[in-house]
Amino acid sequence: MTVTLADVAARARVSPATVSRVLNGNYPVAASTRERVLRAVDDLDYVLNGPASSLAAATSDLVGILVNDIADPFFGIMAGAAQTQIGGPGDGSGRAGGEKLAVICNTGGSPERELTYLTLLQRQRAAAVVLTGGAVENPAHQAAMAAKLAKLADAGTRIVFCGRPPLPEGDALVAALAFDNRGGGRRLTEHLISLGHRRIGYVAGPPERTTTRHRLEGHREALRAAGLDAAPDGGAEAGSDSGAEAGGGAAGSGDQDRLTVHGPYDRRSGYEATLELLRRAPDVTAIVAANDTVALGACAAVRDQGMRIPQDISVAGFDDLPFSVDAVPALTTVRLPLFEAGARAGRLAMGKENPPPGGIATIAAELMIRGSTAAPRG
Amino acid sequence: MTVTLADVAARARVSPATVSRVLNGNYPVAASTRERVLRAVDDLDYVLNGPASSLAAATSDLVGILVNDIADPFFGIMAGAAQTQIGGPGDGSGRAGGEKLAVICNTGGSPERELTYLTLLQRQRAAAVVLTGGAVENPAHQAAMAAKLAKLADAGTRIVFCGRPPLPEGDALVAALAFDNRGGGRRLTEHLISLGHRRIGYVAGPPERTTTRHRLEGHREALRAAGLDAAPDGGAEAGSDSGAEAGGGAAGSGDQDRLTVHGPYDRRSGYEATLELLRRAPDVTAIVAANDTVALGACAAVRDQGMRIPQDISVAGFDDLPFSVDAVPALTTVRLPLFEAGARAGRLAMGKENPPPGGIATIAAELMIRGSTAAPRG
DNA sequence: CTGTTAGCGCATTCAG
DNA sequence: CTGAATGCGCTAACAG
Repeated sequence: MTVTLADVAARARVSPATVSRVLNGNYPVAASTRERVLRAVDDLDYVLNGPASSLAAATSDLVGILVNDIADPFFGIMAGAAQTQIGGPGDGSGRAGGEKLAVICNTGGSPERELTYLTLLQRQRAAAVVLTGGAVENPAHQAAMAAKLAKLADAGTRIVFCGRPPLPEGDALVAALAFDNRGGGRRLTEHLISLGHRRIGYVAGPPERTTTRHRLEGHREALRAAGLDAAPDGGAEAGSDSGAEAGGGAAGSGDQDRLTVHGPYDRRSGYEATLELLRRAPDVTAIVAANDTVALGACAAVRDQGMRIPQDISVAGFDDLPFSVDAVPALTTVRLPLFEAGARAGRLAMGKENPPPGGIATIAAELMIRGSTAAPRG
Repeated sequence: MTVTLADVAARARVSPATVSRVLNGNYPVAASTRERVLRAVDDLDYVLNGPASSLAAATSDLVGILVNDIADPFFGIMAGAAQTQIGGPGDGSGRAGGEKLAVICNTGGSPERELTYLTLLQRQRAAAVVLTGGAVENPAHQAAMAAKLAKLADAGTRIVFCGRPPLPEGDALVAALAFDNRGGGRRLTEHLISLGHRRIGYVAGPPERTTTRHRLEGHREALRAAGLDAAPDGGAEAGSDSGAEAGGGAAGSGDQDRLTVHGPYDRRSGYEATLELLRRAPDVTAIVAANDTVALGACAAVRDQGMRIPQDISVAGFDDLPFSVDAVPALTTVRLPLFEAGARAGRLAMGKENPPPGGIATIAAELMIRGSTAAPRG
């Protein structure tokens, strides 16, 4: 019923081995023979059997791209960019040549699912795996990840991190593209301070995430450098509506804890966390959000409280997603070159580009000053 | 070096077949035996060889989800939702049980890449394929797609459409979830007309796309019903900056053509097409955009021209993406239940849900009236 | 309920 | 440059 390589061989009057050779193109074959074989392939409408091929070759043409939340353009942009480098432009025939199958796996931010997908990819003998976005900083999970990745690398799977710092015990087997979240966070807060803000609220992402921690650390570095981390009062711990907890970051003084609310990286969380923040500290003049999506929620909350942006309160985001420039007022944020980073990760996964020296490259984050931040009143 | 099923069998003192049976769980096995096997699996840290398994079983656990643009939340939400139904929640062990590998393939809206991905999926003997979003209405491509899908279905791959109408010559082999784009478009324009608008511009998506055509048809239906499709002048054909062409829709009168500008489904296109529209017809009092992303660009253009929304011009979108409610003013749009549709498509792909009667279900679109539309001045 | 036996379709040694 | 033979690791009949 289904046409096999042998059928093609018969029709082209060559051996199966020869057909295999022209299809894989990594072996000398006479031009005339190749011609004949390709014609037979088209005539018969032959499609290679991937599993059989992978079984024999002990490797597949699958490349996995893990993301935390594919509904978030932050990940969509990186994943899409990576795919452009992996899937190949196609030859316009739809016949599928040597290109790999770049597939996106949505972990939903769950450590378990992350591990499960890695196992699934290991099972498929994936050629490479790209891990995007922040990692969960849980010792048990980190150990499990390290073990799993080691096994994958061992089986010949190339490992690339994109927008994620390398594992603490990370070996040189992986290439890592890390965003300068700390530097970006610092410069953003420095900008607010230079504008004259002294009480700055922070709507952070979920705890136990590298991205969350680094951005928050940058924020606090800036505060400390400006001498704004003193604790006028001994603010008590408190949780936001979304079940988050006050930041327990290394640098947090009591007051800073009070000015920090954690929550998921989504709009709703930004909204609720901001209300909580305004309740706790009605005198904040600026709010820094974990990312642009959260910032949008923060803006809505600020407005619903009857305050104007930036006249009454400045709001800033992070990432510079496409919609951020269209917010009203346009969002001050930190631009991350998501597309470029994703594309580079894709190339690294394909072995089309050499890993950075030391295996890790830091991607610069650029401050984008726009209308949502201004000097405080008075 | 790499541990195989036979190794597990030896350690568990059973036959390879038995191990296979407990792993696949679709065959009776004594509890004690299963226990022993599972322990051996864990002890040996065994991971099934996917290709070998797929080869022997003549089917894989891969499910492909095709999207036009994964950086667009419209697709991200559907794809993510589908994956929740396919990937399985995991058993918390990261061991990967019977779950499928749901993978997202980003076609970038290119017909060639769509076909290529389908071939790649066919090569992998995918268990199912979910095609999301609008289709390209090009006869040659449609024929190629029909042929390819027929072959896939023939090989046992389940085909599901999500947010895309079934192919003209579509057989009953596929289940289709189609959005009511036409009805949504009609109600949206009816809403504007009821507000008193008479000159309504339309920033359409790319031509040759079902989604584009259906939404535009709905728009024109509403105009016609209100007697607004007359052609006061014989507007000449004209293209937008983004290389788009004036709508050649079936119902387009000369004037309507002049009030319609096509372009890609992105923010920039919305911006430029709107400028073009305002140049062509400075007297429009409302602009309907192909989707929310385009609407955001339209809003920016309107503002950059010194006009206010909705006082000077009303703007409406389509899809009701998460950010739309946060636009200022909040965007009037048509809500599509993207998550629910994606999840249902995922279930259909898994065979966990029965196909709708006739194989095709229409998903209702709900008008969301918000601040960006109001009665025209005067 | 469990073991035995055959391939699944292809990539690769080796010869020629 | 090409053909013949071998086995990748697993599942699916069959028996028992």
